[in-house]
Amino acid sequence: MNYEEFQKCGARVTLSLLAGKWKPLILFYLFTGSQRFTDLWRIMPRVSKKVLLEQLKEMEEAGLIRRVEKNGFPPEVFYELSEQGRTLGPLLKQLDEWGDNYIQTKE
Amino acid sequence: MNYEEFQKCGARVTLSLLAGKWKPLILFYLFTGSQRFTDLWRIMPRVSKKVLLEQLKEMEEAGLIRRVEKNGFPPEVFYELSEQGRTLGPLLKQLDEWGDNYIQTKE
DNA sequence: CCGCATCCGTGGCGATACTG
DNA sequence: CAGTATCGCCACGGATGCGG
Repeated sequence: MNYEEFQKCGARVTLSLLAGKWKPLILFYLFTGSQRFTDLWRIMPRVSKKVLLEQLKEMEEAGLIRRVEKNGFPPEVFYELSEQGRTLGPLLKQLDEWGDNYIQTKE
Repeated sequence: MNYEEFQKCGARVTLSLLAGKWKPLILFYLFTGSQRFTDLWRIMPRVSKKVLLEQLKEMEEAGLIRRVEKNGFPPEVFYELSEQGRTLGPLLKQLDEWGDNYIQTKE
C-alpha cells in the first residue's frame, strides 16, 4: 500500500469523518434521539455556535446526519442520525471499548 | 454524558491516538513486520523525517510501538508493534471495512 | 432560535539544513 | 542512518456580533 492508496482506503476515510473535535460527541447525543440545535448547543457549552454548525453541516454533507427544519417563527431545527450514520454504532462501541481497556492498562 | 466525561471516554481516547496524519499508515506497515526507520521513510515519500519521528515518538510514548536500536555505525533503528499496538488489529479492520462500505454507497 | 460574517490564536504539518 | 534545529504556512477551532 502506497500513500495514494492509503488516502483512499477505508480506514482513512472513516477516520476523516470522525476527525472533527466535536463530531463523536454529536454522534453520541444523536444516538439518544433527534436533537434540537439549541439543545445540542446547550449540552456542549464550550463550543461556539459557528463551530457546531460547521461540524453539523459537514456531517450532513457526509450523509451521516439529517437536518429537519420546521417552518415558523422562531425557527425550530432538529438534527438526527441518518441510516448511514446509524451504522456507525458498532464502530463507536468498539472504539469506546478499546479505549476503556487501554486506559485500564495505563493505571 | 457531558464534555468532561466525553474527553475521558474510551472512544475519544482511541481517536486521539489514531489522530496523527500518518499514524494509521505507520500501523498498517508495522503490521507487516518490524521496519527500519529509513525504510518506513522511503515508503512514505511525502512526509518529512521530522514529522515521521514525531509521530513515531508519540506512538512509542502511547505504548503502541517499540523502538529497537542496534548499536553501531551507521545507526540502525527498527520500529515494531507492541502487544498493545497489536490489539488495534480488529479495530483497524473494522474502520477499514466501514469506510469501504461507505465509499460504495457514495458511488 | 438559527445561521452567517469577521477576525484571530494556535498547533499540526512541511521544507530545509545541520550534527553525531 | 537517525535525529535535531529553525522557520513558515494554513486549516481548524474559538470569540463576538449581526440579521432573518
